Amino acid sequence: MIIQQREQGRRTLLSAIRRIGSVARIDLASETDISRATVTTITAELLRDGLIEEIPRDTADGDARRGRPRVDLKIRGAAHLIAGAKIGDSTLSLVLLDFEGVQLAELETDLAHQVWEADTLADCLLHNLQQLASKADITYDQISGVGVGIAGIVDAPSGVVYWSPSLKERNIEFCDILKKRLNIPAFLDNDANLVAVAEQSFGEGRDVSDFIVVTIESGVGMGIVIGGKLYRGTRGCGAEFGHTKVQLDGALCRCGQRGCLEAYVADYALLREASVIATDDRTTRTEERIKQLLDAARDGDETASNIINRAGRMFAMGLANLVNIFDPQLIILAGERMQADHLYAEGVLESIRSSIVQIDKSPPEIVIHKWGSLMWAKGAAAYALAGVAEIALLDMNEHAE
Amino acid sequence: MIIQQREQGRRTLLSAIRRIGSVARIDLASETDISRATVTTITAELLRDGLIEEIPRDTADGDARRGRPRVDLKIRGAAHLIAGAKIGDSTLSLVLLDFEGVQLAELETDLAHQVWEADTLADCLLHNLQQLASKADITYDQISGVGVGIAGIVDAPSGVVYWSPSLKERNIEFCDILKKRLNIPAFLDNDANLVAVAEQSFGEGRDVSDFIVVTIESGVGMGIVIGGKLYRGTRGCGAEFGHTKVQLDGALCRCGQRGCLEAYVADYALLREASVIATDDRTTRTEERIKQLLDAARDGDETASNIINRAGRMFAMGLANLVNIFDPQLIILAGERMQADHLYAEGVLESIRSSIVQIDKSPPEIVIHKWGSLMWAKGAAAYALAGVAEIALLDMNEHAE
DNA sequence: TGATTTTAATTCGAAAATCAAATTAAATAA
DNA sequence: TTATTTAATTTGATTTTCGAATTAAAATCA
Repeated sequence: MIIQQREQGRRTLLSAIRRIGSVARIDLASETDISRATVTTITAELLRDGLIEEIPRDTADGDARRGRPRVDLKIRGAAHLIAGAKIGDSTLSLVLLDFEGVQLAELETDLAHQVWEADTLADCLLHNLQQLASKADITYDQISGVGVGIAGIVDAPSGVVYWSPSLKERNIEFCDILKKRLNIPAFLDNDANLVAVAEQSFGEGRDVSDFIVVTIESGVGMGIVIGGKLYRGTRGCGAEFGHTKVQLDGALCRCGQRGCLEAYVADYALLREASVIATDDRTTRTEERIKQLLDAARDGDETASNIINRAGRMFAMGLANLVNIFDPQLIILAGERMQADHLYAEGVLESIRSSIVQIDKSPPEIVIHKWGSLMWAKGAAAYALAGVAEIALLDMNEHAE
Repeated sequence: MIIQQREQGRRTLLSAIRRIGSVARIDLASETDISRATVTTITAELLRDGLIEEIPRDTADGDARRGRPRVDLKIRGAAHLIAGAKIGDSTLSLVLLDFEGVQLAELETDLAHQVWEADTLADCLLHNLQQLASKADITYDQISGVGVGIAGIVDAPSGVVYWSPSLKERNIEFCDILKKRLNIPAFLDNDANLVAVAEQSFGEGRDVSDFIVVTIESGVGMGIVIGGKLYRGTRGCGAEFGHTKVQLDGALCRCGQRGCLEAYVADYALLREASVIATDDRTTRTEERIKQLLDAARDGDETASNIINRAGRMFAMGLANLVNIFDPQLIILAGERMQADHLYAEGVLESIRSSIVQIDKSPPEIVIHKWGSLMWAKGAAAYALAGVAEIALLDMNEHAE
């Protein structure tokens, strides 16, 4: 019942160590404004519980300073194993990280279905997590927690999936199902949010407190980080960038509404228009058709250029609106597919800059960050990692001696 | 140098008392999870410093409970006097509040200019604050702080006005100028942000942690509250709802860009279109012309209806985008002018609801909150009030005995 | 090589803050 | 008037943090 005040200090120090990477006690003290005495006390507890470890002095260092040498502390990777999963259209991506965030194993498999019963999907996930474990030479029950990213509308705090292209039913308490089936702590969120977590943990957002991540996959997703925290909206359906309207009574979107950004920039939107071009062969598969369209545009085909350009301008408009509303420090355009290249072209970025409210201060930075499909899974793992760290800290209150 | 931990408790209790209004110590304890012993200790300090006061038992109460009666605590209004000012196009609105938020006096005067030198404006403000003081039978130096709201792009933390329709120059450190000239703590912010503060303190946002306020004056403004805190963006130019784009290469806006929401819904935008109607008399003044346009639309004039309807649909589109991005609990459409009525019509609200991402959960509430011009000033005062309370709490650390 | 200097980390005693339990205060009910 | 009930305060113990003193571990100097 007693509120452990010590908890505060432990949290501050553990996250400072994670943020800095490897740091001596005396620097921790100045960094966190906690006295050296208390830093010693608290880090001793964290060491005892195995959450951090001392780094053996680097003998061959040239720093030749007088006095007692600093002893660096870092997160102890072996403290916990964390898995992350991204449930995609047709593939399942998995990674295994240690408590330090180091990747120990990865796994990518084709999925049997695109749309699943919740229970079956949980079974599939369990099976592949076990595969992942054996690939990393550990047993499944050594995994302390798993993060799962799924497309759709997810209320992370309650673990409810209101809708997902991967699930047959709506309004599923999918996180509960996962926890029961997987038998370990599970953390579920929208996949775009997890990209934001990935960028915050491993990517471009490491030292930025307010940023926005935009992802382009089959749809357009967004994650918002405000004050160093993921902002999820109150019902779990915020950050629906792809369904912001860029044209009154505009093009028809998959969601049934008109004028959504997605209805101008997504694959299916481009192909809908491409179908009027004579050379477009509607029997080839999506990716190939997109490639042909882009090639045609690059080769100067007017109609193709027109299609691509409009997509770019719509995208720029939507993004400029985000800037005008949020005024973030940084915008990360993240993606794994080359298809998004035309949206990340310099002309588009310039168009964004010219559409935001102008003041005598440099505009937000826009960076393009390309990565493979595993980044989604790594974001999921990073999300779980935070959850597991939280559990570990709370545990320390219980068995304090 | 010692970090006073007590400060945390004082802050928690003071804000709990402010939030609840009048509350017994035992309820404070359960509300804040601070023990009864500590509540007694801390409230004794707050009483000693005059920030709160005990409410004399209501003798004629029918609550006839056994036992020692509760003694309610409340904020002590007399602790501080706070002024708030809104610098408008042509008028200056001032209010004087006590520390409890009770209004003691108000003042509204015509301004000599629309566009000012910063120093002259500060002089004008000083003069009128002195008038306000005398109106309330107090001396100017009894005022503990003043909040000032100004239209334009303001970076509140630094006190810099990047641009304002009320100031001749750009990039003015206006808050510093105010502090020096007024000789009391001054707090400056964008006027739309202060409406958000007003709603949070006195209005519809009192018990809501995530909401958006949209205001329509001559331009379109917005304030964002996330997690109970005003979100200002990183450079101070976020929340520029009026300059979000609703049409690619659309109507020309005052800001020089095209397709801004403001260019469709502001007075000048409506009149630009109205000028093509035969009956429109361009020599009459703005307000009268707007009224005639709205009347014509109501009487079935097709062109007039068309103008008004488009404005409403654009407004709905912009607002739906806000919902899709933020997913707030509540949207407050705030305004003092009847002119905005057509934008707050049921048809427009319905259009918003149908343009947001649909899930099996009720959509965010939209409320319309009309108020007089003083609400702006009250918001400014509420902002200053928080600042003064903060100063008072920090002071307690200094002269602790 | 051994003493000195320098810097980091730890230990120790004091001060501060919080809490549970005991006590006191102030009312109603019997 | 006395017992009962509930709120608020006081008390003593515990926890937590800190500054200062001490110890530890290195480089430098004599």
